[in-house]
Amino acid sequence: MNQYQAEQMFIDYFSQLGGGFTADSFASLGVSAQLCYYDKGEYLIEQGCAAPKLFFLATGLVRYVSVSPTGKAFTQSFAQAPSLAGSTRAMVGQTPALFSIEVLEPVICLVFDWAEFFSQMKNQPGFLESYCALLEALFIGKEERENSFVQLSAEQRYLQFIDQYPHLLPRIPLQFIASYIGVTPVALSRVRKKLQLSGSD
Amino acid sequence: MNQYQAEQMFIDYFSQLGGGFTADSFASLGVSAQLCYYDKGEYLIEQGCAAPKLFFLATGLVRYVSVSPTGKAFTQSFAQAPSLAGSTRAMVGQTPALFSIEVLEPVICLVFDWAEFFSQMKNQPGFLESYCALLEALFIGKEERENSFVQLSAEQRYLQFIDQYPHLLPRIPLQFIASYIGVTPVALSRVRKKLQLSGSD
DNA sequence: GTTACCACTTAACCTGGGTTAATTACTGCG
DNA sequence: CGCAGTAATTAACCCAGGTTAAGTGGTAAC
Repeated sequence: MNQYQAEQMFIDYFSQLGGGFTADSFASLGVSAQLCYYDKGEYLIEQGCAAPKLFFLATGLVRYVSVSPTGKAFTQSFAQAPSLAGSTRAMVGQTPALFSIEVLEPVICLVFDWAEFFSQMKNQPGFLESYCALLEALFIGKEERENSFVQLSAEQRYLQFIDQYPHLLPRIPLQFIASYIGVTPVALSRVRKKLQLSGSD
Repeated sequence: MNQYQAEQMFIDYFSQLGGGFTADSFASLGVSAQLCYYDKGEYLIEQGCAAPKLFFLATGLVRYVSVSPTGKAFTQSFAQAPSLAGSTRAMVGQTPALFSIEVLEPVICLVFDWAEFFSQMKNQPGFLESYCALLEALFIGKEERENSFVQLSAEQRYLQFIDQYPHLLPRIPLQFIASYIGVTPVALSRVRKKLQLSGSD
C-alpha cells in the first residue's frame, strides 16, 4: 500500500457517498495528506486531547472508546477500512476529543489537517453535498443507536449487533462488544449462555 | 405573524448557523414555503408515514416521540422556535418516519418540500456549509446524548436535563421529561423526591 | 515443562429502575 | 356544586443487569 493507492481509495470512497463528487487525483485537489501506520494497541487520537486531524483508513479496524470519570470504558463505535475516522466535535469545534480511537487491527491511513482539508475541499464541486450525505448517515446511525439503548434489552442489542456486524463478531474480544452494547462482560456472558441454551445454533 | 415575517426569521436562523449563508428574500431564493398553523396535540409528522416535509418553527414547541412495538413512548428531543423540524432520515432516505412530531405549544411554521427545498438551496452560496454546520451540531448532540444514556444514572440525566433546559422544565409535563431521559414517570418521581430531601432547593 | 497473563465464564449477592396499583391533587365541564 | 379525566406521588413487589470473586481455559515467555 503506497500513498497513491491510498489516495485513490479515498477518492473512490468519497465518490460513492453520493453528492456528485469526482476527482482525478489529489494533486488536482490541492490537499496534502500524510501516509501513516498504526499498530494494534496504538491510538489515532486520545480522549481529552486536541484532535484536529481527519483520518482515512485504507486498511485496518479501530474502535471509538470513551472512559467515564468513574473509569468505565464505553465503545461508541467500530470503524473498518475503508472509512473516515476522527472526532467531528473536536475537528469542527476545536475542543478536546471526548473519546479515543484505538487500533484493533493494523491501520494504514491518510492523515489530514481538518481545517486545511475542509477549506480546500469545500470548493471542489460536489464535495459539500457528499460531506452532507456523510453527516446525514452518521446522524441517522446515532439516532438508531439511541433508540436501541432506550427500547431494547441487552439481549436484543446483542442480537442486533450480530445482525449488523456479523463479520466483526469473530474479530473482536467479547469485552469490546459488551462495552459497545452498553453492558458488562459478565452480563454479556450470561446473555450468550442463555441464547445457546434456547436456540441451538 | 405573517408569511413575510416567518421567512425573515428563517433567513436569520440560517444565517447565524455559520457557513456564510446570506439572503435578501425568499423570492430571490426561488423556494416556496407554506405558512401553517398547528394546535397543541396535533402532529407535524407521524411515525410510520412518509415525511418529505421540512418545517421551520417560527413559534411554538414540539417533541419528537417514537413508540416502540411494545407500546412504550420515548421522547427523542424537544424543539422550540426558532428551529427546524423534520425527520432527516425520512427526508433524505424517503423512508417512513421513525417518530412523530407532537405539538406541545401552538406552532406557526413554514413548510417546505424537502426535495424541492434542497435542490433549490444547494445552489445558494454558503447554504451547504450552513447545512453542514447544522448537521454537525445535530450529530454532536446525539453523541453527547448517547454518552449520557450509557454513563449516567437516571438521577444524573435528570439533573443534566434541568441544567440544559431550565426554561422547559416548568412548561412540559413530567411524564414527557421522564420519557426524554429514558425512565418511567414513577422512577422520575422517586428521583425528585430524593433530590428535594437531600439538597433543599 | 511452569509461570504469568489474558479473555471468558459462572455463581452469589445487590440495587436501580420497571410494574402494578392505590392515593392524591388539579383541571375543566355539565 | 359534583363528576369526570388526567398528572403526579407513593408503596409493594419484581427483575435485568451490576458487582465481586472464584474458576477455567489459552497462549506467550522463560
